[in-house]
Amino acid sequence: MSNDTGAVLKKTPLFANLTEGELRALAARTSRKRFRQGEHLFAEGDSCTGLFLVASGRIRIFKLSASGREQVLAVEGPGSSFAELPVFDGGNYPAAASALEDTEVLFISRKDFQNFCREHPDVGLKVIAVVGSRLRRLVGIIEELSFTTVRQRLIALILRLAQADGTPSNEGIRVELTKSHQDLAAELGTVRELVSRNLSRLQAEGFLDVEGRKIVVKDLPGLKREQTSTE
Amino acid sequence: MSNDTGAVLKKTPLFANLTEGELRALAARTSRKRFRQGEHLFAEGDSCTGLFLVASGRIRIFKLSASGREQVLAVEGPGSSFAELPVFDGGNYPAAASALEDTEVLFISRKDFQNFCREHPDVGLKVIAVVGSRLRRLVGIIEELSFTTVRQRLIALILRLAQADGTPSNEGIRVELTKSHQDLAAELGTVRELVSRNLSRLQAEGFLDVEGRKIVVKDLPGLKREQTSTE
DNA sequence: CCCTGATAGTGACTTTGGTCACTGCCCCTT
DNA sequence: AAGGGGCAGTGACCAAAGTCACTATCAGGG
Repeated sequence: MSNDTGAVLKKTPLFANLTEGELRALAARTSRKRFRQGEHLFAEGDSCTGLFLVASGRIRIFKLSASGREQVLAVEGPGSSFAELPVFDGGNYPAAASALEDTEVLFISRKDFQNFCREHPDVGLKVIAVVGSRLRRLVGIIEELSFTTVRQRLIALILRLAQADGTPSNEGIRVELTKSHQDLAAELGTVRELVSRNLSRLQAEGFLDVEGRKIVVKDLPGLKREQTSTE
Repeated sequence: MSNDTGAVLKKTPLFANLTEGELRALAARTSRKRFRQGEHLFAEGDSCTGLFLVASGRIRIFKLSASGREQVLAVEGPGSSFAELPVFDGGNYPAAASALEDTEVLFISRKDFQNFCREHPDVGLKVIAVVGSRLRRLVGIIEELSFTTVRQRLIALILRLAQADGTPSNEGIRVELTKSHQDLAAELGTVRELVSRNLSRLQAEGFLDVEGRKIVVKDLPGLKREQTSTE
């Protein structure tokens, strides 16, 4: 059990190069929590109680608008940490978090984490690195929202998926969507209907075959061309 | 001269609580550069050579799209630092920077700054704080782009200006736009024409009086209502 | 086996955003 | 005084985004 916790800690970039002893010390100050799919970890504006690490499953960090629309800022899988920032600057959470699947997380209270950082200065540097990559991703989101259409964002997402976990077949590259259209829409910064429509259209244009949540990319180079054309 | 440099350093949050001696040491490793209005400090993707501090003037950090549109990420005035991140993670600049006015900046090379951070660990913590507030601002931009219309963003901007440096008059609150419509459009993530049109429309609706770059907010509460309605 | 709730597809429509082309204005330079 | 460059306003379009309402499908539970 505690072993398991140690393994998770070791896998997170933040604590990658600590000694066994240090990991054990940290593990002792760690608690575990489970969340069911769709369950809520915290809401935007909640005061920050500590740092989270994903042990298994996936967590969605998102903004919620007054009218109920969501905009995903990040999806964190096993080994990722999140909410590092409010832990440091003492502010509230700038966004909400919910479980995309049944998920297990580790939790370290603000105080414990801050103390740990004081004792291990290089962890502080790691925090900067992690926050830095997060910042780059946010800039990427801004770029997409500001410069591209829903269609282009959807294509970009499919291409990313195809790259990451697509399996080649005789028809093309098979990709599995692991979320509902609703969830995809939240990632793309749009609404369900547009995801549905754009998928249909891409199919009609011959780039894809869509069958439920399975997609076969039939014309990868064509898609790549579409992504950048007439921007 | 060097005195002046010290004063600027003292004013930047990053180095706020250093001793006189430390400031002098840092000032010695600092160089000054001047940029004319519209001049270019660096482009997106340039490799990062060091940290910038604004001494006077204003710097615009922005993304540039393939089609030539710009999206402003931040405007930094005197006392602000920027490009902290690539200095740390060694990556390239994620965005471009240009001078909004004639501007003087201080420059510290990557190596010098990293060494300085190693000698002064609390500067590292400051970096986290600065990067943190930057991250919060980026999240705010994403929220605006994803959830609001150009009209609402424009209203929000005017309200911010009115708050920050509006002067009351008998007609209403006087606000001065310090930039062209083009620049405003880049901040709002849209194009010149929409800024122009929306300003006219707000005037026609009686919320504002526009006269060149001077705006008189006639109906502040009304504007505030408009900002949130029918989101 | 039926009911229910979540998910997806789609037509019709409205609003918003963006493009293009052109005009007018002001200021600076020559 | 004339010309030119940058900036602003606007009409006419067109395309993209979003809304609403409805239907279909499917999985699981009672």
